[in-house]
Parts: sequence; C-alpha cells; structure tokens
Amino acid sequence: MALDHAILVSLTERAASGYDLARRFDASIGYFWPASHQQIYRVLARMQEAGWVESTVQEQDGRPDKKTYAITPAGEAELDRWSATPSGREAVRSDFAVKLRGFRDRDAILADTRARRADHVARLTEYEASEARFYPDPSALDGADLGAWLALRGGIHTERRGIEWCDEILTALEGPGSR
Amino acid sequence: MALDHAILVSLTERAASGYDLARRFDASIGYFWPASHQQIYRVLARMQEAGWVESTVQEQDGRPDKKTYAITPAGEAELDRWSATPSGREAVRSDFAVKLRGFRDRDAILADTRARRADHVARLTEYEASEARFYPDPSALDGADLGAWLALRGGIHTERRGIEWCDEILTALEGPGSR
DNA sequence: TTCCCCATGTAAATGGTTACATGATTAT
DNA sequence: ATAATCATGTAACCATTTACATGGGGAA
Repeated sequence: MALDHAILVSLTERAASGYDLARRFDASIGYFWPASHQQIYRVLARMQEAGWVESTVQEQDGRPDKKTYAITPAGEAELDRWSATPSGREAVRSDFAVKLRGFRDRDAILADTRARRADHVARLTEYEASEARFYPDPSALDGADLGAWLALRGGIHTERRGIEWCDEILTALEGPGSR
Repeated sequence: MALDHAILVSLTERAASGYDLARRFDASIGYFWPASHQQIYRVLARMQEAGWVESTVQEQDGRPDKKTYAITPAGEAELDRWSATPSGREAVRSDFAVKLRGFRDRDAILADTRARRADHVARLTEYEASEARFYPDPSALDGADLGAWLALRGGIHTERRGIEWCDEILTALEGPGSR
C-alpha cells in the first residue's frame, strides 16, 4: 500500500491531476517509488472512495478536461498514521546480483556492468545538480525540506556505491583474463 | 520471471527440495532475491512442467517424503539464454525514502533510522564474515566463485552506504533541534 | 506441553506490468 | 505527414504477500 502514501506525499507538496502525478513519478518521487500512469489512476480512484483525496474537474479549451486531486483531512490523518508506523526492512531484489552469482557469460556481464555504470553516473549527475540547485545550504533546512534533502542524499549514496561496485566488477573481470 | 532464474542458479550449485530452497532463500541467494516457500513451490511446479527442472521423490522414515529437484539441460539452456540477455535498470522502491520525503513525525523517523542502521550493521557483519571465510584470497577466484564473491561485494557496498546514509540522517536530525 | 523443525502444498488478496483504447493540439 | 504532448482510463496478466491447512518428530 505504499504507492498510496507516495501519492499522498506528492499531493501535500501540491495538488495535481493523474497526469501530473505520472510525470512527477517519472522523476522526483519516482526515483524512490516508480509508478506508471495506469497504476496511479487506479490508486487515485481507490483513495477518492476512501475519502483520502478529492477531485475537482477543470474544463480546458483545446485540451481534455483535467481532474485535479487534493489531499483531504482524512488523507492527512492517514499520512500521520503511516508516518508514525515503524517501517520494516526493505526487500532488495537484484536481477543483476543473481546473474553475477550464477556467473555464466562473462561478456554479457561485462556489457551489463558497463551499462549499469553509465546509468548510475547519469543519475548521480542529476542528483548532484538537484542538490546544488535546491539545497545549497543544508544546515539551513528544516521540516519538509530537510526530509526531501535527506531522501536525495540517499539517492546520491545509492548511485555512488553502485558505481564503486561496477568498478570492482570491471577490475575483476577485465583484468588478466581479458588480454 | 526472475525468481525462476534465481532458483535455477541455486539448483546449479546443488540439487534441492522446495524446503531446502526456502531455507537458502532465507539467507544466501535470498539476500538478492527474497522468496517465500509458497512462491518457491509454485515456481518449481511451473518449471517442472516447462521441463527446466526434474524431481525425484525420496522416502524418509519418520519424516515426510522429500522431492529433490535438479536442473535439466533445458533449464541450463534457459539460464544461458537469460544470462546473455541484457538486464534493464532495476527499480528502487523505498518506503523509507518516501517517508523521509514526506517528513512528518521526527521521532518516528529517528526511531526508524536507528532500527535500519542496526539492521545494516548486522547484515554487514554477516557479509564480512562470509567474505573472510569463503573468499580469503579473491585474486585466486574464477568462474562461479568469482561471480558469487562479486555478488557478495555488492551486498557489502549496499550495507555500508546504508549505514552512511543513516548516520547522515541522525546527524541532521539529532543535532541542534534535539537539545 | 509447548514450541521449533521437517515437509508439502492451496487459496485469496494485493500490487505491479503490459497491452489496448481514444482523441485533440502542437512542434518538426 | 509524423511524432510528441496533454489527458483519461479499462482489462488481462503476472508476481508477491498473507492466511490457511496438515502432520510427525525432537528438544526445552
């Protein structure tokens, strides 16, 4: 049920349509909890029935109508409840680690590793740009901004360790055997 | 479909019953791809129909019968095919990051962070013990052992960055505001 | 006598992915 | 012309989680 809460968190930052949320989930909060528009529409419908969000329809000319969702007091209460609930250990699921563990095709692993490294570098660059732009002075942050910055820091740590790991794999596999 | 491959990898290391696999998935390969016994039994049944594994029943006295599964040549071929397929970017889903981002209850976040830190330390200790015990001389490794060691290294990196992140959060939240 | 280990599953519910569906506007 | 963007969804499928179900043996 955590997509519910990710959407609620996003709505506390600003009311949005399903479409808007889908774009936010392509970046920003979606880095910690990816979701497709189909899923988002379904969860919004469910949460509206539960009374956690409410929608207002805006007509637009030359564009389809837009349903803007906002969080309700009941939704805020649910977020409070959820925030105070201890979160359990998170499952790690890595295709790549399983593939490494079942080591078969050295060249495929090398290719995969190089592609992953490039992905990590690209994302790290994005994160670092965000940090420099939005949080130039972390010591001045508090509340929601502090939380958002700390979440971003988590992303930065994740990408850095991903790069380190890739480099270790490349060193181990490209080394003596490859020449 | 990656539980299929995780099970196949585990079976190449040694034939096993569903029960044995469930225990392996509580540790070892389960650190990279967790799975419950229920799921394992269902996937084994499906893979047997597909011809990727075969089973032999062993009677035991004073214990229930045991079905031991082994990988077949078709299963090996499937593993080869899968190993040569590039793996896409892996989804990160973190409840905790969403909670941080939606910063509400500072004390709950502190408690969560301390609990997470303790989990990371515990798992890192396990990983480091495994490394010292099974891979004391990494430069001597090759093939399957090299892959298993590199996967373990990934785990070690993950836990270390988890600890770093927690420490950063604790520093930011325990600091000035708490006294 | 109570709990954990061995050993196998089925069933229901929830969550996530992929494919399908529609239709107007704007930029190349 | 073609593709991308805005805007909303439904439906089918696949994977994961949680609850239910059974039953003997050994240890505290």
